[in-house]
Amino acid sequence: MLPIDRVFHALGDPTRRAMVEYLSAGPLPVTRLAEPFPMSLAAVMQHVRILEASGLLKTEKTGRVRTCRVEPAGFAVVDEWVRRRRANWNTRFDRLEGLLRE
Amino acid sequence: MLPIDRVFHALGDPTRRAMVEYLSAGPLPVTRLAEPFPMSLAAVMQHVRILEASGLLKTEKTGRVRTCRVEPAGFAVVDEWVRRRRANWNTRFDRLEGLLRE
DNA sequence: GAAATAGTCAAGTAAACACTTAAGTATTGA
DNA sequence: TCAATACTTAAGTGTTTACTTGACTATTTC
Repeated sequence: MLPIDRVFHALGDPTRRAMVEYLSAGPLPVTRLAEPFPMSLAAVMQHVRILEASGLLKTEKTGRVRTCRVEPAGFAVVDEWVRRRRANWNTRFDRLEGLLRE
Repeated sequence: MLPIDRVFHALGDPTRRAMVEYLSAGPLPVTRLAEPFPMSLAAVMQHVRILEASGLLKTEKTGRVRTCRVEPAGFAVVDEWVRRRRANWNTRFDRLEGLLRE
């Protein structure tokens, strides 16, 4: 699975997006991050792992506490993809292109 | 399902993202759009419907041909979400915030 | 050192998802 | 008008996903 696939897949789930939103306000331990979510800690951890694997989050364990923080670089992937699409449809003359494609 | 959920869910699938990429170069009929994908037309149509429901695409049927085109407004949703996250983590002093949150 | 805390691991489950095939409709071209 | 084209609809299928529960480990705290 490509990195970009992992990022978009990770953000495709509303729970994970909400987690990113919570963490955008600052780092939190898993247990604190889990508080607003009506699910088990184990489930939250599974989401955290997916977000981490995608590069949107980084986690670090000190003692028994694992702290999660947002990784800005992960978002650049999304940003750049959108930017590229826009570059495409802005840089051409719709009418002409449409005709040429037939 | 919220509009933003629909957009991110739609982009969470690699096939659908690829379709958006193809259509970024200009509008195409469903059959033409389907060409590069190793799956049935029916499957492609299902993806098109999901993309359309999310607001990333618009389609128009003239005669027996349904033409698909990218809808720039759909991407603004993604863009703005990323922008908001960034606004959060840029507008604060990480150290201080981290301490205050305990 | 015993009990509470914070996370980890593994196995299971129900629902959602990405397809398929097959039959059907509307439009176009010869 | 007949056949080909371009979808459309519906029903079915295997896989992935988002969870659960329960048992376990490591770290603090009292």
